[in-house]
Amino acid sequence: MQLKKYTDYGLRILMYLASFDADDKCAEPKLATIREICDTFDLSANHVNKVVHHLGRLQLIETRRGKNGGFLLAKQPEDISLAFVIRQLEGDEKWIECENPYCVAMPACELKGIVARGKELFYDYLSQYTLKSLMVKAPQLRQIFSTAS
Amino acid sequence: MQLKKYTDYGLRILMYLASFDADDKCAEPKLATIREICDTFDLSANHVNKVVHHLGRLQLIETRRGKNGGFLLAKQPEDISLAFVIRQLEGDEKWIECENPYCVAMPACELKGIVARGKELFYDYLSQYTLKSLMVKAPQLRQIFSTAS
DNA sequence: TCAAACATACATTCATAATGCATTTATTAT
DNA sequence: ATAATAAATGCATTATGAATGTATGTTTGA
Repeated sequence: MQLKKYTDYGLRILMYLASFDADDKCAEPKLATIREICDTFDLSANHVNKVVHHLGRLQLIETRRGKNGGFLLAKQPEDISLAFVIRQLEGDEKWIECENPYCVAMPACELKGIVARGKELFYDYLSQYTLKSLMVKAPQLRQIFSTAS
Repeated sequence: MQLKKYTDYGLRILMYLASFDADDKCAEPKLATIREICDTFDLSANHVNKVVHHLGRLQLIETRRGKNGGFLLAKQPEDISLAFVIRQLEGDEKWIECENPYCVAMPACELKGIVARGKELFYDYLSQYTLKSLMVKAPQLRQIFSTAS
């Protein structure tokens, strides 16, 4: 019972982008690259590659191919819900499985509903927060990210 | 992000025991055996073996070795919290991991706290329910269990 | 047209949950 | 006492899926 690293990496990437976004609203926004993310967080390029692609498909970031390409947030940090990000990256599966292997108790089982509602509570709670909520220490984050690599 | 089958099996076992417990308060309580559980739910004896042992160590069930041995609930169903059972069987690990691989953002990261609180909310919710909450359809469960295998 | 950057597909490794197997220990009926 | 039964324990194996690695394609700007 733990979030996948995949999801974790996705959140790190978004935090990275948001920290620069908070920097300067007027200037042409900085593009990040996969290489840059990997250097900063010391992660595998391939895995980051996939997560970035996924974030792009989710329209959370805008990706640009080619020379001087890269990616940036596609929306304002306050419009990116943590619940959405985690649900999508994590995959929205049931937290308890009655079918595999099949449980004979299923027709009379109260458990699956209870766990399902608990899961929804978790996501409801997360939906109070956005990427902006993670930016309360943006200057410190920027400092960390610029020093790292 | 899913409960382990191990945890699931543990809950099934407890439900099985509780369904009989609800049956007849006065009679010497029926003992279940691992074999019986395996037959009923069509599970591997070895895995069930381990879960039963674990439930015993947690003092949720009382196990008896030897001929005519088996196990039964060690407390009333209303005193067995689903939050406790799941937390224990699942292992009480963090839902997000900052150390592996280490995340440079950690000193300025709001995320870990948010996820941790969400996790606690999940368990707080579960702590409203006990094994007794799973017995609202006890007669039907008994019927299922007696027919199965 | 070259180089940089993401896109995509497939293969491989790794972690760990899920099983399997064998043996030991405790208990009780005979 | 002894045999049978049931949990306890330890170790080995398999299965699953996440996490990586490798390779190549595609787009784009200089």
